[in-house]
Amino acid sequence: MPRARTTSLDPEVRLLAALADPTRLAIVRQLATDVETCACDFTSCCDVGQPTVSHHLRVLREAGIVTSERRGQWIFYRLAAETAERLGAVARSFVPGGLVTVGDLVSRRVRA
Amino acid sequence: MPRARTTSLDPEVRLLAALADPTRLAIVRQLATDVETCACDFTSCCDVGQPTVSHHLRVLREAGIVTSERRGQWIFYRLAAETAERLGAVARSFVPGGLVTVGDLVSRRVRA
DNA sequence: GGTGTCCATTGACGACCGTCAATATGCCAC
DNA sequence: GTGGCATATTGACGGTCGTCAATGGACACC
Repeated sequence: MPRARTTSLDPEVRLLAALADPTRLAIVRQLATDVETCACDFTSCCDVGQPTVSHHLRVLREAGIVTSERRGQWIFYRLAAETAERLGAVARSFVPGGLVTVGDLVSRRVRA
Repeated sequence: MPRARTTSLDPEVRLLAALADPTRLAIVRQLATDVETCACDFTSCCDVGQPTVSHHLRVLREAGIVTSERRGQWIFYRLAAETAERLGAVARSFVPGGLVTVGDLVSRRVRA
């Protein structure tokens, strides 16, 4: 029986797998910088064709990493608010004594 | 030109790709729980054969996620100390204002 | 040295994934 | 409605990855 990757039912694996691609990580980085980006602008930042961008945006959307909003002819993408927190939770689960509340990352941001 | 995944030179992509597999994440979770685990014990926890475990341990080792130490006949594995921090840094980079020091996760652990 | 145990490596197979060209769909302006 | 632009979908191709059976190598004990 040959493997199960993104086919995996584990939500953390799905999150990590969705991020573990150079093009998709570039998209996410772009969204972390500009908050909101039109789909048409990813083709230039990632150096891939339009169908490929569309494919990756779908993967990110289905993983709950980004959200999309149609505005007339264009579709704008944002990072989902919980994305950093979800990944941070995985990171914290790696440190045995890490009994930190899940809201820490965001609250820290506010305080910073 | 058909893609580049773990072949990617981006260290963050390599980190995420190494974690984005059910078997490897199970190994890491085991190490987060028991601190130190003999290689021979992963076959039971992950429900795969011994060569497969060995393969995944190599991937994790080359990604700097785990460290190994031979002790007589057995080889013991640990989570690398920086693993949680490295992943936490990726998480923080997703929140635009997240100007938090990289030591935060660990210091939080000590205080917790 | 011989034997048994633990672990790594090799080679092969099948599934999954990233990419693109071509096409379809949806929205707007005229 | 016709034309044009932005995005999604389809289908196909090639590469990568996870898995296993078989083998090899290292270590301990007799």
